[in-house]
Amino acid sequence: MKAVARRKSRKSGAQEAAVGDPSFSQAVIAWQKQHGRHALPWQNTRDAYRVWLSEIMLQQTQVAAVIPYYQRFLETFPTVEALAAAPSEQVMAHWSGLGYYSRARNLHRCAQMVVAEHGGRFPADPGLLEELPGIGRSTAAAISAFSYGTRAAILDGNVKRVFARVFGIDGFPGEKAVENDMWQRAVALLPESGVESYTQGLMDLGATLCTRNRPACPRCPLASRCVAHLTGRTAELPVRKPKKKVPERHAHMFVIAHDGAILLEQRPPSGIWGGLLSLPERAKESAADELPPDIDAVVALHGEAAAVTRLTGFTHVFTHFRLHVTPYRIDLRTRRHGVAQSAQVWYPVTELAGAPLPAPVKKMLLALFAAPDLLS
DNA sequence: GAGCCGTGGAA
DNA sequence: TTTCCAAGGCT
Repeated sequence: MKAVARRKSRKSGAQEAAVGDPSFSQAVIAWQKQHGRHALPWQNTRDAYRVWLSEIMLQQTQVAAVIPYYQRFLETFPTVEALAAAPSEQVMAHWSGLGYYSRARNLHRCAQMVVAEHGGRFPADPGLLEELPGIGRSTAAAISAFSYGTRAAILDGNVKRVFARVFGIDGFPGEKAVENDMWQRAVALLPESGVESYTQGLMDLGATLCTRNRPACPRCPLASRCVAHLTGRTAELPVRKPKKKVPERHAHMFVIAHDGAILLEQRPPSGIWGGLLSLPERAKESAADELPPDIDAVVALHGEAAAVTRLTGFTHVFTHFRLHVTPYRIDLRTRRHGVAQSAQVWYPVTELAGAPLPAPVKKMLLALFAAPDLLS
């Protein structure tokens, strides 16, 4: 079911055909035969069970971490029938420590489906493989190519990195449009023969030369045609995952002024601006709320307001959120004494420059009180 | 499309 | 110490 829907959308999504280039695959194949990896535990076999097992284990997992797990699995479950017949607790126990445990559950289910529905033999058709649990488009292609020599394209993290650099692809590979573009290239660049060496070569290039940092371009067979290498952009490509949007917070701040002094509050010892003095503030829900809801109560506590002025707002950027501040200036006609709480202090505006204030608050206040005659 | 899933290595 | 992310797939 899943594979049917996915194949359908795949076709309709392909607009421009990527350009094939036989010299690309030939360069990869020639390099793989001489400099690629040939002795990994799951290589030098066309046993689809072993290929499948390795491909599932290698999803989002590095080779070095997989090797001991792969060998233990094969010893305990030498065939797909043995794995299918094993109790799930035993399968999970053998997976324990590898992470992404849904892979293990899908692995077990997949083995049982291969036995029950395919006579214990993994299908050669990538489309059929993709219908099995835990096998997506790329993994299906890898299993089919390595086990049966099928001309199918993979697109894993290695290939994405190589493509992004060689073709100078500027978008984030996790983005749908960029990924579609890469899939088209992957298909178009497939060699007429020798997919096993080609597929392994792409992975080996990405894993051993075209690494995330400090790629070994001088040893790369694609360097002469690599956009990133030729333009000095290997450090920028592939485009990194965009940072998560930081939350937006909004607050009112009150500049309550009387007789050359303003009311400041000591902030809690921990948290943002911990221990500093700052303006009395109230959180608000959104930028749209322009009227401070409890302004009357704030003012009434300290005196009688003569004038209320909305000041120019500012935004301060923290590491984990952005604070949009809407400040109000409230000039008091009369000031009620003795009501300031222990954490509050009336501060002479002439001493603000030396006050322990947050930088954006100090900046605003100094600008505000640069002309003393504005004070009431 | 976004969030989620696990662990270990590297900078 | 944090941050990133590695042979992806599923919901």
